[in-house]
Amino acid sequence: KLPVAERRGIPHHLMDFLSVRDDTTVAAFQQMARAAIADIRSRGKLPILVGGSGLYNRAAIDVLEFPGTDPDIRAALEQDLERDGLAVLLARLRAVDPVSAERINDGKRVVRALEVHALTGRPFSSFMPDREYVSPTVQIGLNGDRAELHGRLARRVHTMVRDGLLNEVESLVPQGLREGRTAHKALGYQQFLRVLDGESTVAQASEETIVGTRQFARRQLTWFRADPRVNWLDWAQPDLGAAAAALVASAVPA
RNA sequence: GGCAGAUUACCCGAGUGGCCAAAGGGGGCUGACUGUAAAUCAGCUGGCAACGCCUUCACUGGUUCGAAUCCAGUAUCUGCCA
Repeated sequence: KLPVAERRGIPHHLMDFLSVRDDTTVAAFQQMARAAIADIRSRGKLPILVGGSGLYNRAAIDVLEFPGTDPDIRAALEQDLERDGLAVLLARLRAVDPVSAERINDGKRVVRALEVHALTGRPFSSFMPDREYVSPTVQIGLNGDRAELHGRLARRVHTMVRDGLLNEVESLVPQGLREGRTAHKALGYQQFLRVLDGESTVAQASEETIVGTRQFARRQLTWFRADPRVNWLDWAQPDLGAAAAALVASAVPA
């Protein structure tokens, strides 16, 4: 997170409004993000989304409809998965939704697809619309030399550790960090929680966080590279700010 | 100085005569992704003009139809004795 002091008075939305105990879902984020965007627009301002979560990003700006969820159905399916294995669940899915069964090879996704079918009576695949903007959006992706990226990520983690990541994690435990379903799996939290448990060391957790961050960065690249709407800029180019501003200006009516 | 052991692909680590370009893991690369997404999952990973060919298992030489695997010497590392 950008420190408040460096935000130059620009309001940042949807930050520091959840506790580590709370779970988040894309569907909830979608509502909150769109509400924030509408609010900013209503004041005649330009909303800027910053972040690297592909699905969350699309949920905010694309036509994405999330069929509901049911904790009981899901819990039952998760039990089935554990007991019967992926192949059996995939076979069950194939019977009701061959399209999804063909695409999915992942335990969590079969569970979700079966859940949606049980809940709505419709195949999960029928909820997949074409990609479409909710409103005109300029997407800008930053990329650069891979070796330098790796160096930067390592330095970033070392800085976080130096600035007290372990203490932060420790202070969040009493606030329910271990109870939530989402926050405790975040990069850094996940690894440093194990230090508190005596199962890891600061050095080891740092290294694992660096590796995890590197792998995450690669997945971000994979996600956004698949979206032809993304305009890629090299972070090293000298006129970076101007180039980004030009992209925005070309799409925003004067 | 003496004795014992180790040396495998980017890293760790199996493999002790043919089924070995060499298990497995890590890392890396590529991809997937619609209510856990900083999550979850899949494929590839010696080289190449690639259903085959070439170069690898510290180095040199030897045994054998055939060696990462056996023998000898050399180098480096480790343990015990001094």
